[in-house]
Amino acid sequence: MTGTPRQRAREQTLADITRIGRDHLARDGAAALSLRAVARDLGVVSSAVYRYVASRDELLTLLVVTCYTELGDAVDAALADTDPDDPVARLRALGHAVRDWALAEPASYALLFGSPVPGYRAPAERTTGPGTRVVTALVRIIDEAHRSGKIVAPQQVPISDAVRADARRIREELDLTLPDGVLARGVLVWSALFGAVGFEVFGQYGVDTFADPRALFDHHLTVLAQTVGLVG
Amino acid sequence: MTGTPRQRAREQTLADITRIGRDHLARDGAAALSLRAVARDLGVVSSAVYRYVASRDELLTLLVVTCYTELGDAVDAALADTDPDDPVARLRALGHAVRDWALAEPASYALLFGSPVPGYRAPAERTTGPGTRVVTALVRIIDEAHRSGKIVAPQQVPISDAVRADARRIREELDLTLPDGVLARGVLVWSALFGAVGFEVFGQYGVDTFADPRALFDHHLTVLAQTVGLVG
DNA sequence: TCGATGGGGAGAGCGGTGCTCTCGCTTTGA
DNA sequence: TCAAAGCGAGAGCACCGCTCTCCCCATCGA
Repeated sequence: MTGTPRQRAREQTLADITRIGRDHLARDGAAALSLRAVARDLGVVSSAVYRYVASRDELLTLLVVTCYTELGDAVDAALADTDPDDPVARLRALGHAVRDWALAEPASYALLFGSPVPGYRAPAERTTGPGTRVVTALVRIIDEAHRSGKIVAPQQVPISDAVRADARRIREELDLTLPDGVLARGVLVWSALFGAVGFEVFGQYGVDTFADPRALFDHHLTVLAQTVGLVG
Repeated sequence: MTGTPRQRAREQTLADITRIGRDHLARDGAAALSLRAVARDLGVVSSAVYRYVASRDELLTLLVVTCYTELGDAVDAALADTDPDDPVARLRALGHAVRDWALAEPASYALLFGSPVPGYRAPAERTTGPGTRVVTALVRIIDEAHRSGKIVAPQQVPISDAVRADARRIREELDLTLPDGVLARGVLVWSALFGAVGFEVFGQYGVDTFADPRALFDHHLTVLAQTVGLVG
């Protein structure tokens, strides 16, 4: 209850627009998101919406931030329920949280991790923060496991100087202890995780190829934990 | 030079429409593909295009088939240049072929492996054939390696009965020799491969995170080859 | 208390979209 | 030769993003 009545009304309307946009996103997908349809549901003429949102792209940005935040919250909540000293369990919880959210909100997942919406470029200054929560959580799980000796050095593979330099920078920026090889494998685990989720959400497996996709994904998580050298 | 002049003209026009559609796809993305814009480039009024293509969705399907075929051809060409007895080299060639094609044709990659276009569902009877060429090639590489003893049994992880049943069916359908565990890991390698490519194409890594993405991808391929138990 | 300011909704309008329909012209094939 | 079929043009419908003007009225300073 802060600000003038007019300010509060404005915030309320903006929240309504975001909520209705979220509904339309879930129903029709990001590329079909229509400011005019949002205005109709809001009970207002289309030009009125432009008092609150500069353009369709800005509404998309609002939704991107909302979705990243929701996914990040879902992952954090899942991790809060796990044993802090069991990195494998935490990795599994993170993976299933991402998958569960993606299957519950496929259009939102598509907005964040699918094809870019034509003509729309998410502004980095507003989306990188909430957009990096999952990968940050993932890398922290691996790093904490490494600090407490729960990572066995994986089989050595050649790593180029460029990748080593990137790894060094990432290690410093995020204050990590992971050696280059584990960090590089962590990036693989990250993209593999979203690759598996994306295949399922986007229907790449086909309709009846796997009877229990969750079990398949769970298997993948086990293998990915091995890949990065995690032990119970 | 078969058929009546009218038939040949029709085929030519249809080919022109597909070509122009492909250009627009590369420039603006699938969701922005416009039949009217294609008609303009074709030098014809929009309704005339409907003599050749029933709807925008059918044009999308034409493009999906074209793109799958192109990707499949690219993979086949890359594999033709490798030693048939070196499964690791073949896996790497397949991976780089997919990545190279995806980076060269990001919008086409997005059409095939990104978010579904709103309101559009690819008809399975026309797209599953060309759409399964890559995964078929991948699984054949692994199976041939297994037949010639170039796969070491990976560390055992629990596999659910449902996944084992699916593995058995896939093994029979594709006439494979792979045990359940290797087949399941092959599926992981498949989705991980496209996950890594998708992250790069869709900009999930951020702009300056990795100076040499190809080197990172190459590292991933090495690890993925290990994951499935491939040895030199 | 009065009046200027400015927020905000309504409406018209522009150029774009997918798609349908009708109207003619032309090619085809019996 | 002549009906049938193919095909392009054009008008039209309902939708889209976005801009502009008009006008009401809540807000705020004098």
